[in-house]
Amino acid sequence: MNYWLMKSEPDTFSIDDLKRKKQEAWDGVRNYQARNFMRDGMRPGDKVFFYHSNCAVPGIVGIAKVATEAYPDPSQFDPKSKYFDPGSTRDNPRWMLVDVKFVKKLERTISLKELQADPALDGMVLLRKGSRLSVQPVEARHWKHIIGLE
DNA sequence: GCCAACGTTGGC
DNA sequence: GCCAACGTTGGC
Repeated sequence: MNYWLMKSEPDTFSIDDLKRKKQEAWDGVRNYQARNFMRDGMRPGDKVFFYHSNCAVPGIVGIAKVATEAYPDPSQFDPKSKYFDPGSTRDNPRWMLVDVKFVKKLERTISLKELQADPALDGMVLLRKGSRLSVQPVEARHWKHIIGLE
């Protein structure tokens, strides 16, 4: 089993939204590296940190799990969607996604600030300078350490 | 709202 | 293939 971290802007889709909907297709990822992690790395049952970005207190707010194998992101074919990609075809879809299932909301937000200050988390992709990846792997040792912080 | 870092596009 | 211009991400 692998561990992951997925970013979402709470104004767009928050941990509370996932809690209410229980499961959600993680659409709109338009970065090849992030796509590759979903397509090639994720398997149903993998665990995911749900991260709030671009907000007052960015940080890890919950836990989810991968619910499906990767499949084509429907929004790429929808001309009305802001994620529409005219360069992608149904025969050869460019963008893939997985469904993500709610597991729990953390008792508290484990803030980016707190993660940055923790020497045990040195090397985390999230903490690398300039890192903008919205879907990224988490090492097992980092996962276990962060779980212990809640 | 600012801006640094990064990714993509397209002319050459 | 290079690289300038542009668009996006996301912390602050």
